[in-house]
Amino acid sequence: MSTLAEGISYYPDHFDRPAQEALVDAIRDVVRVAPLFVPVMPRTGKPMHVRMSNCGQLGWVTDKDNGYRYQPTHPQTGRAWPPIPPALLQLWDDVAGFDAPPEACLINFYGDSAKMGLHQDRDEQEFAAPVVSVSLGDDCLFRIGGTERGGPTQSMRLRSGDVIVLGGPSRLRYHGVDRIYPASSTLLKDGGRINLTLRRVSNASI
DNA sequence: TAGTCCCG
DNA sequence: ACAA
Repeated sequence: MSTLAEGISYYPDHFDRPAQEALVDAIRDVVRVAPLFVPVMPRTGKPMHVRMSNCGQLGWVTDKDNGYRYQPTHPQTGRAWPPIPPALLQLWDDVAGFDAPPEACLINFYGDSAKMGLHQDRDEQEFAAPVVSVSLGDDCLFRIGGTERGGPTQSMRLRSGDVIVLGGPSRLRYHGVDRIYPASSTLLKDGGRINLTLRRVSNASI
């Protein structure tokens, strides 16, 4: 583990290849029940570049009318999200430093040309809990800034199996994905990148 | 403002 | 910077 800044822990290659393959298998099982959908932005209705699903008691969703939110069911099927795979609950125990378990695991799939603009993860009630992020598949250029728009940013290449934790004073830092490096990994047969984001949504105490 | 466009 |  290396500390990139106060509250940012970076675990390069935390998951070895067999563990990555097992995670992909687990996510495939999730997506069979909770199919990937294209999220759209509030008000404008503009589609995001990623395709998305969730597992856990709550999932992050967005649409034109109701905006960003967490809800217990898939927006298209109405079914409950599948449970978070045990390996990811174990990861949280290993790196989060937070007693209560994660409630949401957002699954973002990036195609070759997908990007994600700088944003804050701020739709949770519990900012004391960190955000834990897992990269699988193709490399990406990840960018992280400060807690306000327009500040200086830093870029780094994230690789398959990497884990990054944003907590403490870095919990609300802006971050995004500027580009995918197509065919940089052989993990996913059809290419692309999967990002898994574990979050605590509700307040852990009382 | 989790996107897109345009400029230096 | 945008425009809801």
